[in-house]
Amino acid sequence: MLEIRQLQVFLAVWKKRSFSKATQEVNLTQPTISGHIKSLEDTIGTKLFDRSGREIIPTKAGQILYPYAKKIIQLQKQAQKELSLFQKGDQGNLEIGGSNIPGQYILPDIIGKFKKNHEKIKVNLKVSDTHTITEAICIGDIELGIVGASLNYPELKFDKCLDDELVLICSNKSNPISEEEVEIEKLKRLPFVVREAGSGTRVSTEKQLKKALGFSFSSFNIVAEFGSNEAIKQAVKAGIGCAIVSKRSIEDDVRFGRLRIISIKGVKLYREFYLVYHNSRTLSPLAEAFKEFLLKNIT
Amino acid sequence: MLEIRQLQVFLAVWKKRSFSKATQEVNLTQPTISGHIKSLEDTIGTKLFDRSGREIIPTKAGQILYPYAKKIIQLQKQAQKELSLFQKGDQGNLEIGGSNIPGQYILPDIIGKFKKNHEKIKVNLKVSDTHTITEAICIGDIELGIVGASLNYPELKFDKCLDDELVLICSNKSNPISEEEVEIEKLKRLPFVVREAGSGTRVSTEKQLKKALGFSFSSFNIVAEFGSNEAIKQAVKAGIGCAIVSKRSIEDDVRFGRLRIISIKGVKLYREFYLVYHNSRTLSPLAEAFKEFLLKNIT
DNA sequence: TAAAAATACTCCATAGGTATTTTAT
DNA sequence: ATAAAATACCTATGGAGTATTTTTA
Repeated sequence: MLEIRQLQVFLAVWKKRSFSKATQEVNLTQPTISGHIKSLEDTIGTKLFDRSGREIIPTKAGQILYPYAKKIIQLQKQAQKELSLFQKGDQGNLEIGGSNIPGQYILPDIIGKFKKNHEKIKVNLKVSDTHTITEAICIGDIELGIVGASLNYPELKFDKCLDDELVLICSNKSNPISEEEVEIEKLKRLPFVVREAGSGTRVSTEKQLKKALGFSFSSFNIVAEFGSNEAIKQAVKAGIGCAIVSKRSIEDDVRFGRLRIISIKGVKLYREFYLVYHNSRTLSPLAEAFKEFLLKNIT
Repeated sequence: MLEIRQLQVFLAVWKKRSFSKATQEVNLTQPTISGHIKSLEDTIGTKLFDRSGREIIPTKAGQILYPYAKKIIQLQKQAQKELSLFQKGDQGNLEIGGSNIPGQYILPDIIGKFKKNHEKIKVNLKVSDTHTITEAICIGDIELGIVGASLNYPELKFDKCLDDELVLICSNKSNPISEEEVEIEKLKRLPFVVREAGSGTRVSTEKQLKKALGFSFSSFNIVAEFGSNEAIKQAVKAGIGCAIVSKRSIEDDVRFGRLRIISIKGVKLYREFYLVYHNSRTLSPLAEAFKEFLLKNIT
């Protein structure tokens, strides 16, 4: 077997055309150099250098070996370098995902900040529903995700990572509510735009409503069901009705006066988001770094 | 340092997705496999495989390492293979040389026979004067040579390898000699075509003549001096005169009746050829094989 | 419970060293 | 005579083994 160390010594001798000078290149003593060359020559079966006194000249066999040795050592170095960069987490691909709210309103911001400290990385953010993201982690397509529900996957870990307030919104122009605060009972009479049945957001919102109010959408006046949070926002802006949505998703719209938040008297609704990852697979250093960053910088 | 053995083990585990099955690939025991992977992981600083019970899954770091490992091992194998082929002497370049007579009339034949046993080799035959060939061996341009004189190079070895008979020739048609055999004294009166002064062949022929006859070209009737043996042959065929040349160089011409050999009464002239090579450099196995072959098959 | 990986340990080969001899200029 | 390579010999690291324990499906 041609050993890495021996090839390194071989290259050092090749470069210096001297056993004793090769010493400096590889930090070994001269007899050790002799030994390595000898054992290389033994495994190969021919002399690699002709040494008659001062003159060290590669033989034909040495000339054949040289390009291979060079390439092997170069690859070995490169592998170590790439691994160590990867290790430090400042290189590579960060493959993560988010369900709709986190994917659209939370992660983009955090990723932006994270990239300032990790300029050379490439980020791949998958945005889909909680179930799809969760599956992607199982398969190994992505390493981390933030999703809206903790599902029952034994091989995954769901860490609660932030609360999101759910708020009642209506259009700023034409809307069925004049006051800043409504009574719980009045909710039942308001026209509502909601997510489609079966969506994760719909399910968790209903759960929160039932917990906080004792009743849910089934008692509401539902005028439309839409397939995305953005669609709902557009509908509300158009005055079709009210909605209960993530506060994070309407911050800009409130600031610019396009939507209005109405308090529900005596009630605050929250929903939780979860950081998901595989519980037995090692996170790449980059993903690990992102996870730490996220937990520190999430608000 | 990434060791070759460790990379081999890494590839085996990668392929089999199992530590215990990797056993078959590399002929090591399972704990040894564990150990190698562990020490690889230690030098790199990350896990290369996630192992949770039965499932062995490469980590990101493992995926980074894989192509490098593959390439390194492949190169290492290839190097060994090429060296071993080279070693057997049935692959590679044979770089040899010959001075004019051996280069033109002796070596081509021997090379032809040698190639029958070594089909894959490439032969590079340099034909030039003795001095140039000798220099080429010193420099390392060629490994072996056959030349017409033993020069005083301390770093070279000149082994006498064959005798060549020098014969008197004349044209078969028009020629100044009618008999099959001439008296020594008659030589002085014959018209002679000779090699140019200073040529190795001229020098050694003169030496042989003086030794055998007591006199040399200076006593002859020289009608022309030509720069090559072939030119001399053409001149003789054209009836310009006689010549003394290597018997080997005119065998075909005699067989086909274009030239005639005349004996010189009571005298046989010989000249010697030498196998030259560097005395401290290792001959490539191919050159070594050729040298052996040549010494056995030369006649 | 069974199969696979990890651990503990023992042993030996060999990489590495120092001291010395040989070789060649 | 000197500088460099080879040799001899010692030490210790670590690679390879066996036996055993731990882990997980």
